[in-house]
Amino acid sequence: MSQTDLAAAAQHVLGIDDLREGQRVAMEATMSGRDVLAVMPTGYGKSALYQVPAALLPGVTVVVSPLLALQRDQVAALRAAPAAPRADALNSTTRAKRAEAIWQAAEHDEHHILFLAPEQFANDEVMARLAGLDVAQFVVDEAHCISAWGHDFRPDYLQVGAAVERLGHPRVVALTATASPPVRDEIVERLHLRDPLVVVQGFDRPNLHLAVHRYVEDDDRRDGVVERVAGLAGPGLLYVATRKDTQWYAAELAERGVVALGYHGGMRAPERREVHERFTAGSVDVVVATSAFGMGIDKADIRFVLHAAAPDAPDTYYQEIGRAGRDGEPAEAVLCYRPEDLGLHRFHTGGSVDEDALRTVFAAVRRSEGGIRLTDLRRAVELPARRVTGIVNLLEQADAVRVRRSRVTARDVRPADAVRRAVEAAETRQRVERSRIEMMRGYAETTGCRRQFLLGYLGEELPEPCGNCDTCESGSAYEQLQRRGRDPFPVGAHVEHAEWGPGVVMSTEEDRLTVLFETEGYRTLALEAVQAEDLLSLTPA
DNA sequence: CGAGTATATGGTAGCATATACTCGGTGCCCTACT
Repeated sequence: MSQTDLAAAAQHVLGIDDLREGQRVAMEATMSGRDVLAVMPTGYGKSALYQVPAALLPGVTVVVSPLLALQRDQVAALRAAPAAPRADALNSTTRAKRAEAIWQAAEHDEHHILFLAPEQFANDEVMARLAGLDVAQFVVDEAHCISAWGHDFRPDYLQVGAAVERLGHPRVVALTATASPPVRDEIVERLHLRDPLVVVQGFDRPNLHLAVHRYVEDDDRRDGVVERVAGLAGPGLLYVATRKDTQWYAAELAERGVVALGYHGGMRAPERREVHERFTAGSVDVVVATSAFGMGIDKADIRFVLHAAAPDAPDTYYQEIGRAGRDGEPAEAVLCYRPEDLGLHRFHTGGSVDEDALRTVFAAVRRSEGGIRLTDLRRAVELPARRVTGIVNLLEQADAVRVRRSRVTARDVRPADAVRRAVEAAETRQRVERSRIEMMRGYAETTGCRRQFLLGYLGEELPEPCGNCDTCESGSAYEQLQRRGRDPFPVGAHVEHAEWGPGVVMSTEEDRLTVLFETEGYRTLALEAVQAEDLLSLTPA
């Protein structure tokens, strides 16, 4: 497929006048049958990556998308496009008659786009219908959810790769706006991508001004947050840690004449929709929200994103502040931080694994001849469906079971070993999650350039301090740079630690460096100790 | 892990301090009720 053909198709199908380089490269790979992982900022035009090929490749485009509201928006956008294929979303709210009509259309249309939540793949009937379709491409939107949600919150995300296999591995397109290198690796692994083309567009958003304010007492922080928000020009977002705080801050702001509305996952759908709509329409100054607010927000003129507490990881933080200043005009990203904020996230990473449940599930899989369907397994062990999926995920990571063609089969492993290895897998995961929390502390407490820290975390090196963050303005970013001198272990270097094994240097400061270890996650080491005790050695990439 | 609330203790009056307990974030799906 030539460049001009693709450009012409983009114009015809979606009315896009100019294809960007990253879009073109990714689409060409898709057209030639290659798997693609695209990491591109919101607003770059990620959706076109699958929508143009969907109109060119005969067959069905299956799109996995995390939120039903998001799916509805995308279907509406496609229906409004000049010549896009028919698009439908299929989920638990779809009535049987309508679902049948959609399946029929997907079977007979020359081109069709079908949106599904990952949970749909756990439904045998849906899988059977999908297997009967001619699937041209398999798209995973918001692909970072695999890593962020797959392990606990929505375990069906980790079974999407099995669905890809079940459908004969059509070309896969994975899309996300934010993914650090280890998250990219995890997406590639979990979706079973084969020699994918990985397209990463620059993350830097130079118009975002970055700042952190540190507090000792909670009351002072609360006062500080309210003062700052009241003093900033909206529209803006205030992210808080708990549902209760959405109400508290919204009330405090209202007292100061700020039109502020709370938003969290426990609110009723119509209320949530109303907040969303009023914010988009511009009749609200500030939305005070938990992490529930965000995906699918398409508002270019958000002037600030202020956090009243540190989120659980730099990944989350970058995603959330990235909603500000999409119009390219100056915008503020402010973090009001207390070290105690991180305790909540440590709690959320959970305690010990239920070994009894692991044993029960593994025993049930072992008893079955030639494997057992996930549906039947859920029925057999009398545990909540989601727990069973989570446990199967762990056993799969422990190489104790395998999932093929919707069936779970036991490998030749002693039950005690299966349980032990699954517990180890869970503990490794927990260590990595906790190390991400520590990286959030690293961002909040660094005296170096904040943007260099964040971009470095996301795998993009910024050679000079940015000049548009608080540490650059105070001069500490430059002081640190001068004192540091030549790095014995530069950012990006592959290293080996005596105890923790192989890793990659993520960031360096004057007296310490942070390394991402494969099994330990992020660890910060004192440079003095590293050199005195010869803890690290450089290894070839 | 940490904040907030409820109950217990200590020493003889209400009140300060100690200890115990609870709760905290993201969304699918499906079932049982109105």
